[in-house]
Amino acid sequence: MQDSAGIGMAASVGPCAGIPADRMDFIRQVLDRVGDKWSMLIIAVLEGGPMRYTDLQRQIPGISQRMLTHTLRQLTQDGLITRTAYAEVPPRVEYALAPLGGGLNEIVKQLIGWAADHHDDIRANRSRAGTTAEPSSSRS
Amino acid sequence: MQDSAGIGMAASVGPCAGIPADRMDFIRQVLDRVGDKWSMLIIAVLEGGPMRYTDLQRQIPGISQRMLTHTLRQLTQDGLITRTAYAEVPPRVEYALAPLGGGLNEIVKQLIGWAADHHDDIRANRSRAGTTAEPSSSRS
DNA sequence: CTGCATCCATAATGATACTG
DNA sequence: CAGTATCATTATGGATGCAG
Repeated sequence: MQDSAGIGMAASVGPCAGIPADRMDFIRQVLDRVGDKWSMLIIAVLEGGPMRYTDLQRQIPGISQRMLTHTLRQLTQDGLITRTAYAEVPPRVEYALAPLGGGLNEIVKQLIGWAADHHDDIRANRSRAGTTAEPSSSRS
Repeated sequence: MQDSAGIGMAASVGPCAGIPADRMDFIRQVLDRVGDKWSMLIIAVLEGGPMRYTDLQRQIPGISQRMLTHTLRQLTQDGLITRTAYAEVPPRVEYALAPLGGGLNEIVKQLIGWAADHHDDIRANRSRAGTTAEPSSSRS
């Protein structure tokens, strides 16, 4: 169901509080896909070029074969990455960024850049852990 | 992990393949924080201005109180958003973007923009569900 | 080598009822 | 209104075995 007309309507949203329901709709859909721990990580790792299954497993410490396989299949189905299987012995399978995933990678790179700039701040803030802004009263 | 087949190319994982371990380190840390479904969504929703607890719950369909509370607390601890509690009756608590979260919001907005442009493509690709790229003749 | 299937343990999350 | 507490469901990780 193409909501291209709906996007046009939602595009003119002002600075009012809240996001139109239709916009919230596909935001949710996208975050459901790439909003997990592994998807963006795989996208980021694949920026360096095509990679084999075991290479990815080695590049991403902590990921289980279950999740690696699952996430790779999901990203492939979504057209974000390509899976190229060579009928050889031993089998060789290479995963690479698809054009669509390349576009997403641009966003991911910015996220990583932002992380590099502010992860210190985040860690510092997290140490305070409990600092609640108080408006006027002294007790909350 | 023996590269006995002697394919050769995969073994020499040099500079092109992947991300340095130290960089991978904080990428993981950041994605562990904002890489979940709800964090970025809350950041995006908060762009419109300060919001109360129930407003957020209303703006984000499908989120449970548990996750809303948990994510809000986490974002607050990380310094991405601010929590302002007014000692009134009835109680009123407003959440707003902190400067740090505002910077992240810029990334999130781009992600949303990307989503708006390509969510159709993703859905189309997902429908195919099984299209495996075939080795285009010349490789290796 | 590249996966997939399964059992099990542990988180993460959702749903509901309840409290200050 | 703004949360907390508890339970049920799901997601994920770990290990193992198996198949193409």
